Amino acid sequence: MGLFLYLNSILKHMIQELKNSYGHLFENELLEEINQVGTFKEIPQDFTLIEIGAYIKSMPLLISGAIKVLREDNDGDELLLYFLERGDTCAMTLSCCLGQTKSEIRAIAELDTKLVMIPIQKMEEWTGKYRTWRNFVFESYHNRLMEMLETIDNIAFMKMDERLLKYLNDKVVITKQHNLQITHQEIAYDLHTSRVVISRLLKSLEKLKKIKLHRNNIEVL
Amino acid sequence: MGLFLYLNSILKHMIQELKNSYGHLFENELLEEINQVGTFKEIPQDFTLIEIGAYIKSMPLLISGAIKVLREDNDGDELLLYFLERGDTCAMTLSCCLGQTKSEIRAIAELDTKLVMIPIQKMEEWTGKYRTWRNFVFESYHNRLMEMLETIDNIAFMKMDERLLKYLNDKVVITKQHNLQITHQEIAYDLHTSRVVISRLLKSLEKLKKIKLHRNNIEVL
DNA sequence: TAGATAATGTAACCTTTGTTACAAGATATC
DNA sequence: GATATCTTGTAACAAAGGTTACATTATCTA
Repeated sequence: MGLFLYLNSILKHMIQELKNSYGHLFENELLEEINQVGTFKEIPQDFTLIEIGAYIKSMPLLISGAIKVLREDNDGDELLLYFLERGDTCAMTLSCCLGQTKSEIRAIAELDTKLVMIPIQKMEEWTGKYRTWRNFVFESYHNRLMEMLETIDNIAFMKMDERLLKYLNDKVVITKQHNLQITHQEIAYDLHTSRVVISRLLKSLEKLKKIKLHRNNIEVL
Repeated sequence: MGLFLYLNSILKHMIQELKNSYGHLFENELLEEINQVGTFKEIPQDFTLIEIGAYIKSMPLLISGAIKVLREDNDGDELLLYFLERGDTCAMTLSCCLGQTKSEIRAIAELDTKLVMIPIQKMEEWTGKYRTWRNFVFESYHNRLMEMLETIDNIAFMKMDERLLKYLNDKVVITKQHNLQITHQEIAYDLHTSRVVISRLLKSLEKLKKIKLHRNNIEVL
């Protein structure tokens, strides 16, 4: 297959992916514009998309996969905020774009992920031009505020054992797998606690028949 | 003074207040529209503006005073999220308006407060019509996301004594007073802990010469 | 296959936070 | 002024979570 045909097939592919994920939200004209200016990217698992303090010049539209969004304090301690999935965009990124400020969060691919990057100038233009885009942006902000509220509920009102169980269940939903490939230390980072605490609580969850523990692997029952 | 002149003076008053608080953001045409459709309200301290679960039909633009925004869990336990001040609007309210959903938060006047209520239909119209309004709405979302991040930092990364001191300092800024009229129990509600814990920590802050304790009154040094 | 490395299990102990109980002072109300 | 209510102080104890230390097991690598 020649280069032209190959590139052509990628582009056809991209507009099809866009229509699958965003066709119900945007009119063809806007999808076409996204297709023109957007850059299609495939991100491997565990790749860092956005680092804290980085300046943001484009915003992602998720096609498939999942991204986890983390907060970090001055001592380098982490806390998982929420996951993004297909049809989501990163409201923090939007926020940073508009304010011309540095990123307050870190974004890491939780799974192999496909997305389209949109230059921020377009995003300004489209909020004036397309009502559907405006609604999408507002809805993204809304969803993110709700996720942040949920995160606050978790850390303010729930004990660590409940948070842990919720974390495992969320992982099952995101990865669509009941067998989670994860170490106790990784969980401890996400929940901002120590490995020993997680091991202790996992053991007690196992005794309650909620999970089964294996090396590098937790089976959620 | 006749009724006409009296009402006239209120209206003149409102457009002046609007210009003072929002003149640097909005063009005269928009200020005039706000003046036409908005309702000026004076809210006494401690009045509940929005209850959890309530449907929202208008959004507030703060002219003066302050509003505290609270989250509550299923057991009725509270947690202070953040304060709103002059020039702010409630992004949660925006969010609820657009999504046609119930309020996820409670809003209570922290001080005597003046504000203008805008019907939500207008807010939709203006996002298409006025770029300045759109930017204001985006910036509100941005600010609220940042406040939520700060709240998450507080509860995830700080110990109760640090949170308490920060709380007192924030109160000083909001009320513009170093003498806070507040009981230990009220602080405990806002920080979602018990009165005994707050009394204990306040005592230790007093020993560190950071505050002075009186009945119904805390002096921040 | 020996040794290194990573992951997990667990005990012992400490700190922080939450709970219960009660005393005492301040203020309001009758 | 007597009594009730509100607010604060404090002790004693319990529970949750964090820390240190070390053993054990699995996996990787030379």
